[in-house]
Amino acid sequence: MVNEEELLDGAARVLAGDHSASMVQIAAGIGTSRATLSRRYATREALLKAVAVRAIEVVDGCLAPLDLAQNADADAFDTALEELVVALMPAAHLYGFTSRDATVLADPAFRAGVDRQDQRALAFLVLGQRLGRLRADLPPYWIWYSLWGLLDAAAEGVRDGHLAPRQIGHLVLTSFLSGTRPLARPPAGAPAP
Amino acid sequence: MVNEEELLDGAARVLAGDHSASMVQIAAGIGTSRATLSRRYATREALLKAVAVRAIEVVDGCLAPLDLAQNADADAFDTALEELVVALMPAAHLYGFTSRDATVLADPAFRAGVDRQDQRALAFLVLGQRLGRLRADLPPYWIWYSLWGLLDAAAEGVRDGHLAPRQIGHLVLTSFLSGTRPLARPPAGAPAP
DNA sequence: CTCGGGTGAGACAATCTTGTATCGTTCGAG
DNA sequence: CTCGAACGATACAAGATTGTCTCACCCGAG
Repeated sequence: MVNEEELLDGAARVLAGDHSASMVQIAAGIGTSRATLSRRYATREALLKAVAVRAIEVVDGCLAPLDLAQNADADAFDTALEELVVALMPAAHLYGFTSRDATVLADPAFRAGVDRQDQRALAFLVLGQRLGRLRADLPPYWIWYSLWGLLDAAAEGVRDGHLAPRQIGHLVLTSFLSGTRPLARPPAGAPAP
Repeated sequence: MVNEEELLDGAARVLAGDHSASMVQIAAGIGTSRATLSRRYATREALLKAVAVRAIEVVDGCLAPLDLAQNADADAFDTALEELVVALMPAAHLYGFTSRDATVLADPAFRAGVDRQDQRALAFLVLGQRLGRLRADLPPYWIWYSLWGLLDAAAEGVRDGHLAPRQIGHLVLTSFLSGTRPLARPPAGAPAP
């Protein structure tokens, strides 16, 4: 028997590679049979929603440590942010599929869950802005979305074989925080220091 | 009669919202009938590949101005980079779907086109690294992927209604270049300047 | 050993999607 | 006006997918 988490993760993995994979393809990708899949989840739609629920749960688990009251100083915020990014990394492929499927998107419960998570994350990011650790001139929503964009890009880079799984944690974090512009930039036209 | 570009853009828009949309749904989303759609593209697969070809073409159009020999100085590079990002913005939703669909991904011609574009972009980014305008400690592939991740995140933010279309150009550019960390950052624990 | 739960394989009808064809209509060029 | 190209609507068969069912098998608990 396959563990439920493994099953859902496997389904998410297959679906991430092909959003319209059939039940047969999903079952084959997991290494089980369509009969078992149908016994566990009455409907393909039910399976997709179960994957969505798991995505919500996993991200909730990442967001839980963000106890705002205790992160009132800049150093603690930095640590929490770094841990958040690293924790979110494996959730990227789960969300990458979930947040793009029409079946899932149409589910009010899923939308509510995402909204709740967004608010939670936004509060954390706004705290970072107040602490001076995140740029205050950027909309918190954009900060949150851009982080997911980088996570997604990293997952895609790994899937395409252009990036090594070991390096993407550092890459996402450094790009998210510092961007791709070199830190020391002499004024244009000035002689080299 | 619907212009072919409009038709493909409309199809891409519908497919971006639902990767497994049927021909009926795509036709309805564009505002035409399934009969017309079938007349223009013999197969659903043919339609998807046409969308992919258009995505390639549009991005090629964005990459064309990157005449490397003429961008040998830092200022010209900066200008070209900014123009590239802005030009790529409307292509994000085209690619967002295309690069994730199994039907399209299986097409060798599409993969070859993407590879060619990647090499072209990578050469431009490496030039930026040599000119000192992009961080040399980041893999060029990651710089390229992260830019697409930000473009995709911006498109999603607009689609979700959390970002205004007018602001995403600036947001993507500033996040891409400078990240979300405030520029002036005193060493941790040091007294404020 | 015996038994029962979980499994894989396969059959089956119902439904959806696709590709093709036909009809009448619209609209613009000549 | 006339005509032809393109259109929307509709019907149809072929194929794929889904949900349900049955059957035989494995394997661990008792």
